Amino acid sequence: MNSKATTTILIVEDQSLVRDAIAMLLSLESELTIAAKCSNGQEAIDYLSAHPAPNIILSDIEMPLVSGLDLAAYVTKQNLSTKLVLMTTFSKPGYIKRALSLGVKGFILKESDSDYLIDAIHKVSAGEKVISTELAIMALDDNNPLSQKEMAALKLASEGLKTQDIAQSLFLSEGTVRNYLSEAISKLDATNRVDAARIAKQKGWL
Amino acid sequence: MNSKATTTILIVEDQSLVRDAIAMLLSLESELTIAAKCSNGQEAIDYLSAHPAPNIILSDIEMPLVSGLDLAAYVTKQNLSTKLVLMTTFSKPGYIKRALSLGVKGFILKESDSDYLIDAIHKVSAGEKVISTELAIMALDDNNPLSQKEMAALKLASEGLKTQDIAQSLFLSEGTVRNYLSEAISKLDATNRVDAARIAKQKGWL
DNA sequence: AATCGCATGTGACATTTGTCATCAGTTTTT
DNA sequence: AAAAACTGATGACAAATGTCACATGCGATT
Repeated sequence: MNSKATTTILIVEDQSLVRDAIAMLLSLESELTIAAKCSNGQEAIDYLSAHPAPNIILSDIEMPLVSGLDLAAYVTKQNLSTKLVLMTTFSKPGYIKRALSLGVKGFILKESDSDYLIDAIHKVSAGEKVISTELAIMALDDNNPLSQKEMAALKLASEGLKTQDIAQSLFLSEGTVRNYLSEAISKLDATNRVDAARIAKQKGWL
Repeated sequence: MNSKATTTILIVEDQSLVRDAIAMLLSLESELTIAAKCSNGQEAIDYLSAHPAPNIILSDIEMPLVSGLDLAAYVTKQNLSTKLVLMTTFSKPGYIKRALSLGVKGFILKESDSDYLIDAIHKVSAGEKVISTELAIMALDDNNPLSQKEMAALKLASEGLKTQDIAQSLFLSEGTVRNYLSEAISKLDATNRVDAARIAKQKGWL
């Protein structure tokens, strides 16, 4: 047994400048130890399958290949003891509900300052859940009115696919796709599919 | 005169977690001094108009209100002696040409590691220009084929505005706008305006 | 002055998109 | 079991979008 209790942390963030800087910041705390640094969710999963689980994983949400939410899904599925803290950007509160249902323990805004992060890690380590107040508030009036299909159609539409292609991707008829998009447009008070996609994305629903 | 030569740095970055972390990272270098930290370009401009110019400004490009490019424009316009180093993301090489024409001295990928950043700051401080190799290469085959008007129209289209609204914004006729968009779609090998906007954005042309 | 090139505009047309009423199965509720 | 709600599909129609050929005007070139 160690003479001193220390909390091990795995940092997952795709921008290495940011990753290194945050690691440096945390390593200055005497009771925190950086177990490893990964540049995306896949690397993190690879790491976790080959090493003992760290106490905490501090991960960005938006990453190529495997996102922070995907990573959260993996951790709960594997039943790891690791506590997950996700970092996100102010403009995307929509992630939070999905994250909470995946058992994420902390939700930090990249807009919050470094003291807050360190404090949050301590609290999560002690068993608390931490969610930035602004995020909690935004998440509350964040009633995503879109159905699964509507979101799927909207997402594809935002990538420039035309109705016919969307229909093929979703195994639906062209008319049905237009119905879904029309519904989405109306629900979001948008003027067309592009506008609707923009609104939904900004809320983090896509 | 100081007994020791030190380089003063102004850090401009909208995500305070990242801002704090980078500041911490740089402050560990004995010959670097953090003059101040700002959360967007406007704050930086306010700071510059009230304080002596720092040796170097290290700024993110994508920020609300006043971007890193806007800040670069301000610095050259005011003829400040400050050297500007911009940070950007891998996926957006299109910024680099605009930045270079604004006299920016350094261009760093957030994907590069912290040693590279520190090295780059030293070099810029010594009078060199520094550009991440990957960015330089990408910038070379980055021939934006779009005209000003085409970009403007595309940008508005990507925000969900309909042809008529775009025409009003640009003081053009509806038909002309459709011509521009049609041209842009064809130039970018896109299937429609959404697709074209997506391609252009990803290259950093919007 | 004649010519060229460019930016802008027009009109015509086919295609795509958005809206709506309605319908047929299926599942859920009562 | 009857009613209601849900999902996916149709067809019809208006509006928006994409394409193209051609006109106009204006500054630069010769």
